[in-house]
Amino acid sequence: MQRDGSDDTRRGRPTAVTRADVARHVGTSTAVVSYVINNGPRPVAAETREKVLRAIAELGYRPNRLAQALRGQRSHVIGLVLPDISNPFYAELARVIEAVADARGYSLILCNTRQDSAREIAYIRALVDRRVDGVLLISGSTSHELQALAREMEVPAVLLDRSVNYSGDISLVATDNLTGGRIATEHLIGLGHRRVVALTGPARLGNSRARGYETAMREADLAPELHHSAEFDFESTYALAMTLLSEAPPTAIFAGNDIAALSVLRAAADLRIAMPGELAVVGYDNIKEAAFSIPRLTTMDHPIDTLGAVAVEVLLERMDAAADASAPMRLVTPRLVVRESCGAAR
Amino acid sequence: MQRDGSDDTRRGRPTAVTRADVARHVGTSTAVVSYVINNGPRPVAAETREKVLRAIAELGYRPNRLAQALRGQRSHVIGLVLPDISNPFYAELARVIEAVADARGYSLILCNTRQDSAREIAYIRALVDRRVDGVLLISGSTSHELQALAREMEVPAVLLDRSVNYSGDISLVATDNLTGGRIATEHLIGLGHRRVVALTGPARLGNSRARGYETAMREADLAPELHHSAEFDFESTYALAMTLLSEAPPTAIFAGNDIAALSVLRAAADLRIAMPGELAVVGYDNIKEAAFSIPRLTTMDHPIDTLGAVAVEVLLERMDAAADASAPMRLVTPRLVVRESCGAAR
DNA sequence: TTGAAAGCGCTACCAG
DNA sequence: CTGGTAGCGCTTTCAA
Repeated sequence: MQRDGSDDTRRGRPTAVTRADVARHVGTSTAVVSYVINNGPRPVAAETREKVLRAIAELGYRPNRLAQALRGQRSHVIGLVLPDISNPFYAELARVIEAVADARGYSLILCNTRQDSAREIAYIRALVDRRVDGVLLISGSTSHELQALAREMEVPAVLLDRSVNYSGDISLVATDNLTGGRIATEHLIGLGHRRVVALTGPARLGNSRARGYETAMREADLAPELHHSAEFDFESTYALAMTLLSEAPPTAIFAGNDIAALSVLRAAADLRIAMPGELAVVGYDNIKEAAFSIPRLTTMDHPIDTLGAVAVEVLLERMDAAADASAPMRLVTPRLVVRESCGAAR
Repeated sequence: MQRDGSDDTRRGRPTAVTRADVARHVGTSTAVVSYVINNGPRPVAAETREKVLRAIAELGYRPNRLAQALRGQRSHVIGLVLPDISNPFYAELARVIEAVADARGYSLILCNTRQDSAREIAYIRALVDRRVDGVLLISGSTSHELQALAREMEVPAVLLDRSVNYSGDISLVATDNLTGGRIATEHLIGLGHRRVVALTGPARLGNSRARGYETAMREADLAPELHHSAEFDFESTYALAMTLLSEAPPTAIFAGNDIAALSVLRAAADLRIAMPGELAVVGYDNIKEAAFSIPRLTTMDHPIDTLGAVAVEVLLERMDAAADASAPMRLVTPRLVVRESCGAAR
């Protein structure tokens, strides 16, 4: 009888063929099968290798990744922790990260924190318990909370897209939001606007974009005026835009992200404020929708592909490096995309 | 010395505390520790239990989920396979699925197939090799290709949002797209439109929405007119909308999804076609953006929350059921959301 | 070049 | 009620 010691009547799953079956089939040891599969760590006679490969194909053997992970040092899984997968910017980022990870043979565990820093910690614990090889973290937390996170982080990690002032041993990959905020604001100022207000996200978040805005305003001897929405979603930003535009409409708005900018477009339409005639807006992120809105949005573009790819690369690097290696940090510069929402550039 | 037999100098990860450490600390066996953690399968004296719990807290012990999964029957991971996470509809679905799964103690492995059915199969293999407990599949494949998929599928699975005519043992949870397509079209016809064309996705996809459209048209003695875009994204649908609207503009368009509908809005604006005056559009999916576009989109709403939650529930049910249990199937009915893109309802 | 065997951390059975 | 222990499928060392 071929069916060996499966006295255990596991019903449900079809009884999987294991490495031992292959070994028996060939008449060799399980070790050799391992060597063949992993190309090492020891050489195998060409002939034996052939036989093993044939048996693998014949029996349809596929290694149990769980067992490999338990025994070996690598699970080939990385965790992706982000604030809100339904935000197109994060979704886009997730898309490229998943693609790069897949190309490198890694699976991705998706953790959607819903902007809750307690959940961030819980997720990171769970990921560590699952022995992920690394964590990609797009945090919604303050710098302070990040310290607590770093403490839970017992695996290599890369902090993505949040240029907080953090000096732990978590690597950082981000676009330079400070410069981005400044570029956007300078564009508006350069167009002749004097009263340009910033419509940004929850105050609790450290916000480099807003600081870039403030810098630009001060340098032009203009008074910064920051408005915070409760959340960074359509509902909140639309509500804020409505009150702002109906009470004391500025001539220009710097929106902290494109969702907010799109909300401003909507609010302006509701209030019969002509755009870009009476109101100029620049957004941030250059999500897909920004190129198809009415009017099309002028916005700051992150090279999302680069950002995601670099993040994965840096993470893989760190996973291979010694634990005490220094945490690299990469900033990539955003780029202004001029479309219609500010009127024609002069 | 507290630090026991870690002669193995694993650098990198901090040496994890295991169940054996806890047992030794308490002066009991590892089995008892297991019984405490899992509340079974055998009872433990209240006093012993206390001691164990204290030791666990003291040592900061946390079970290795990998080992649990290898040994036990459950990995508490489910795979989510979908065509495009950067499509807001899928992203939204992913959001609720992740939330429900998390609440039930399951992690989610994200697999983004980029509309490639070969990749679908590869992903499913990888998921099986990782011993996921189940798979949630939002397929971009034809019914035919699904047969091949089903063959790879050695774990419980639920097919989501694709009401293909498939009678395997994969459960199905979907909105009734046939009815949805009909409702949308009837709305347009009811508004007095005679030439209403459908702008839908790639022809390769079986498309119940389009069939619903055709049904409604025929019932009203109108000639159906289907246009397929190369892909179901902004670029493709916008290109199609531009040619359609500049060559032989109909008075009404049924768009196969909201991305396409948004593209139509954009194309109409570019062509100076007044909306909803000269052109009515109804979309499908009711993505967030649909409520904030200009004009706001009339569209078919799936109850995404329900859909996602039901899908997870059904999957969990199937995971607990015997392997030969029948595959349940649930259809939920979509709902027309009337906004501005068709003009005022009469 | 290969076989045998230890052991990753855990669960659950056999015996007390 | 609990200790001892086999074994999940795999990798890698020790010894031939």
